[in-house]
Amino acid sequence: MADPEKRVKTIIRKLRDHGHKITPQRLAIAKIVAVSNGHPSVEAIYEQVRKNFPTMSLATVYRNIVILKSLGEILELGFPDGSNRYDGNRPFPHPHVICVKCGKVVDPVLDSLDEMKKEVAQETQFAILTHRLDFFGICRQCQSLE
Amino acid sequence: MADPEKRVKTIIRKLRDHGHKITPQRLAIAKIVAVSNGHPSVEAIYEQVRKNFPTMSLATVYRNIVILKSLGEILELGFPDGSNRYDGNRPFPHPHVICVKCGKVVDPVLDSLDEMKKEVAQETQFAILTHRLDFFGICRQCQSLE
DNA sequence: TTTGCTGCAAATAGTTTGCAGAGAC
DNA sequence: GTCTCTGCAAACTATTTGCAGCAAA
Repeated sequence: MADPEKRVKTIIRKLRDHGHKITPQRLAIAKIVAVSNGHPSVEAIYEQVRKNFPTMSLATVYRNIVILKSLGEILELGFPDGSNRYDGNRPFPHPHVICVKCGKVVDPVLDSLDEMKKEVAQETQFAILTHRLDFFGICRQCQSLE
Repeated sequence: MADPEKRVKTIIRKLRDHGHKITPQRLAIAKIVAVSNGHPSVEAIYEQVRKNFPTMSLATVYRNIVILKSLGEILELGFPDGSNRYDGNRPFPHPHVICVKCGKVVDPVLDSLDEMKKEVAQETQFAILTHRLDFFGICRQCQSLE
């Protein structure tokens, strides 16, 4: 995992550079997504920030996520069931392994993906811009609970 | 692409076997997703069926999609922007290449995916159940229009 | 004849937006 | 002091559900 401290600084700088003010709420959100422990959902971010800002509104979380996405500082993982999870620690496309029991999200190392991208570009004649790769399964802990 | 005729028959049989009645509307929907030309959205299926059934309701499309999903006869491709596309021709996980300009969806051939699955299972200790792989880019036609 | 199916309209859930006051710079 | 941000509530959109009549088997 990238150093969360550095990630926060990078995000703050990017925000400033683009004329966004650094409000306490925004800073709190930035800090949470920079760690991105467990790839939190909007709801999870909201609950987390509310510990320090009880009046925080969900709308504020959404608005800041929109900004962070537009700056490329957060990766949105939308799932077909409507749930969204966020990764502000590694805000670039990378594979995920998701436990369908407990919702845990793990980042595997997969070098062969770049090669695959080239293959696909060659075969389909598309100019590939980005990608999304998720594996769904059951994590070690949940397996032993069965 | 699998033979759409066969796919329709398979779907009809599966529906019957599970006690679902074969209504004209249901049959029409089955036929459309069995071809799945271009991986249609709910809206696209709706528009298509309405040509022959002008009183058709969107709710009916949704209800039948739910059934087809539960029978494993249709693959749902949900995207973060909220759009859903369906593939009733190859209703099992397979990679997709999506044009971000025109929305076209192509199925590339990618043998190396199975190998990758094993690698991930080994590395993360997850029992992998399924996966999802999408490449986003610009198709040949849209490239030449720029 | 018996169920399940359809169309309609209302309900729902997640996300976005308008507005007025608060706050960063 | 200016201009963006926030909190609230209302609006929106895609999907789901309750209900009464209709139709497949």
